[in-house]
Amino acid sequence: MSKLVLVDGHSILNRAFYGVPLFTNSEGLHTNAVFGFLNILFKLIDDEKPDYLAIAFDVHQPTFRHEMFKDYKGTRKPMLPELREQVPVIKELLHKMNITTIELPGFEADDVIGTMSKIGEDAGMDVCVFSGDRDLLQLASDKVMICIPKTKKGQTTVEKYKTEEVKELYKVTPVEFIDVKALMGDSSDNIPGVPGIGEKGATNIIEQFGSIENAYEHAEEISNKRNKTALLEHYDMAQMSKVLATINRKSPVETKIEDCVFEDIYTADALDMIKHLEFKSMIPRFSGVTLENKYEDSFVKISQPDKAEELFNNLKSADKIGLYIYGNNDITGISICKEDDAVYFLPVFGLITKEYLIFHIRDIVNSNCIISVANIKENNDIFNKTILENDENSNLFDVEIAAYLINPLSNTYLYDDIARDYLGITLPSMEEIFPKVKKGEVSPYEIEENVINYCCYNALVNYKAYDVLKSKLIETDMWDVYSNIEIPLTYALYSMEKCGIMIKPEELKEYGNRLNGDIKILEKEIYDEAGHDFNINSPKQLGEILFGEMGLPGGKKTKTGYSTSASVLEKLEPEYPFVRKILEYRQLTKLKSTYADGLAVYIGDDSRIHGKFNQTITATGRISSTEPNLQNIPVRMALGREIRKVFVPKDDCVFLDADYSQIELRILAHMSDDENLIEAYRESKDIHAATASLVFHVPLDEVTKTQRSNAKAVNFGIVYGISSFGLSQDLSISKKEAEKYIDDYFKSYPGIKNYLDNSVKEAKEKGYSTTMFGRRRPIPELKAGNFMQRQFGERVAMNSPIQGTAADIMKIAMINVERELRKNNLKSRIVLQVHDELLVETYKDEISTVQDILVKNMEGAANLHVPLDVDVKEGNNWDEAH
DNA sequence: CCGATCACG
DNA sequence: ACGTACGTGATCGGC
Repeated sequence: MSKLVLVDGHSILNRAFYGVPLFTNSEGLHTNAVFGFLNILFKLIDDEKPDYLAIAFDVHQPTFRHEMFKDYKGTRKPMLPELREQVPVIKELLHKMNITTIELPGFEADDVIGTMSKIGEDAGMDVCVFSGDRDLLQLASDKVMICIPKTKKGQTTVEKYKTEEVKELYKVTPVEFIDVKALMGDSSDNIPGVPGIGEKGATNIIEQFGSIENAYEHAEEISNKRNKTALLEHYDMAQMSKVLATINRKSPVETKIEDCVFEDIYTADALDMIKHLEFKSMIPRFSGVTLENKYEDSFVKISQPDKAEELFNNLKSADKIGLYIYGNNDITGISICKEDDAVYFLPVFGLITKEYLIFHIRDIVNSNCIISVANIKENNDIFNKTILENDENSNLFDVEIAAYLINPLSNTYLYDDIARDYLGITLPSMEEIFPKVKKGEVSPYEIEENVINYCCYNALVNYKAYDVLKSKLIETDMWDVYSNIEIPLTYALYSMEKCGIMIKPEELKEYGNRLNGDIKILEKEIYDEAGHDFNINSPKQLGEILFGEMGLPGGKKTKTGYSTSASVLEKLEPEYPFVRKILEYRQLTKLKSTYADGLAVYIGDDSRIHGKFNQTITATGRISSTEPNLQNIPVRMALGREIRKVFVPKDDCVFLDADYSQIELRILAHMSDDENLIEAYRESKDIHAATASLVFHVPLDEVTKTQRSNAKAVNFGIVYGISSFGLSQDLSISKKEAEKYIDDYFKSYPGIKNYLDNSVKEAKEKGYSTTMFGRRRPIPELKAGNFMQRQFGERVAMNSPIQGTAADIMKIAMINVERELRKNNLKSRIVLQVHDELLVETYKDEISTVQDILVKNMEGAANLHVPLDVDVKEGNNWDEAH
């Protein structure tokens, strides 16, 4: 059966325009809507495979179904110039693609589509109608499907409606839907509707009577009194609205369905235009031969031992290869790229054993050949390198780390991302190579051709990206950060992950049980207070109970309802002591689910947790911790801190915990060169008290507790990129007072004010900020038109050099500690890093040596104008040592 | 799959 | 007039 697809051109273009961020080609022509339109069009073509395709456009924008109602009420918003200029562009492109467009003077695109769909339906065709809004739902039938594309997070999904789906959603048939719309009205379509009848009422009436006319005749039976009088009083209005709402299915369209044959759309003319528009990712589609196939043709599978032997022999003379190792924990195959058009896949099979492949990989690792891979840390079980063998001459290159340094804001650094961003080529993503399994089909991961392509793309990109990424690192002055910090660090992180940290599982379990008892008690007390059971963990339900049923005051916030955050509840606590129970309940359930239960899942057979330490996540250069997050284990509250007692050293060991004292403020002192702050640190003053003394103009020994803690909050605020509002929130004071604090702070430390202003200025000029060691963070927000975003960018510009430099210093310290431990053949190991803290599982006979190593390397990691102060403590669990 | 909440630095 | 402190990750409920 043949299929006819009809598209509402303006409505899709409109949707594309608002769904895709504004951008232009190099001539300054806006192209985002055209781009989005094409993406929807391609999805439509791939999914529906039309035999006939036509795209209908309104002749004028805005247009109205009936001239006489033109000025009925208001007018449509005029089209933005950025969108208007794209209308002729898409029409020209469609013309070049041999796609039929229809414009009918005096009629809307809706009418054209209504007419064409009727003709197609009557001819027994399957019809699909694509539109950005729901106006066309009345056309739905068992043969006509209305499709509404939605762009979410770059992915377009399509909602599809036939008769059944319309009934399900609106409780009326598509034809009845006209009457619903006529009753309720639609301001965007200038349909007045009946005043007093809304969506609910309209649906009820039509559900019961089937049409406006029938409802009018049986008006006495309308149960809702308001609706009844409204309909009787405004029946003329309802009838007029119905005329307006009805799509004309007999308009004088001259185009015949046969004129809309869908074929030969990827023409040479269209390709030229795509190039002119600079839609690089679409070029493959238009040039007929896809780039993918070009590469896939050069992927070679090697499964014969003699061929494998020959390949490895050949590699002895190579000076650079791209490598990809396939398999989760167990290697099941590898890909090697040694030239642009020579990519090999070697599955583990027969005589080509895992051991054989590992042997040869290590052989290359130990040669001078550069091996470009995507994640050294994840593959180091095979490379088997330690930090001692890795300096700036390392022959292992990590494209993921390189790409992260160049743009730390990206979410993923997968082969297709790198190919797109640095090689200018579009490759199929992992999801495209391994599409979601359909029921009863063989898993795409078991189809060897998919696996070969996936592995070879990885190896190919690793190979080709090496030169580009290395030049970029050198260009951006980040080669030092890359080779002296990140690459050695990756081995330190590998060592930490491999080592893991020991947990006492029984004690963790007991802790969980203890919490559970208390939770049950609190739960009951809360239900009693509320009068009934509900889900305390649901902010929605909790909000309704507190502010609705129980009538607690104020408390409005957030889009979805009442805010029930701790800061809101704490304000209520003095007057309503019962909310304390909610806060306690929250605390306990958090501890139970995230920590007691959450951590238990990760304990391995060796009684240790081997969490991941991620190197390519944060914008500032910090390390992140996942599966589980070991960097947010409770410490501030006594009950939470208990958890740290189950983190223990193994036999014959203790924990040494070393942390930097106020590293960020010291970095601020150094970078700003502020005399007062530097002097305070050089004289080992209590820095918060010293700040209080300066800001509040009191002698150092007369600073009160409150003054000191306020000054501490200001110090934090400065590091975060101070704002008077933020500070006022933190200290629960007025914005005015906060402003005064900040003002006085800057008067006390003029060097800091100067430095922060300069940080912002420099970041604005360059588009990024830089740490002491040259690490960069782009700040696109500084160029934003939106005031708030720009303000955010300014705070980021103040904070990231500080936070980033602290991260750099800690990384350097870790590298040097790790090196010295290994160089001296010590068995003690770093097990955790928590931003300014290192936890070392230390053998008892190595305690004093390790302590010295920690202090020396952490304090000596950077040479600042103020001393770096490190505090080391010893303990038999993490709590004791901290 | 997103937003709210809360744990850490 | 707006509506905000910087950087993370896990869990939960609800759409």
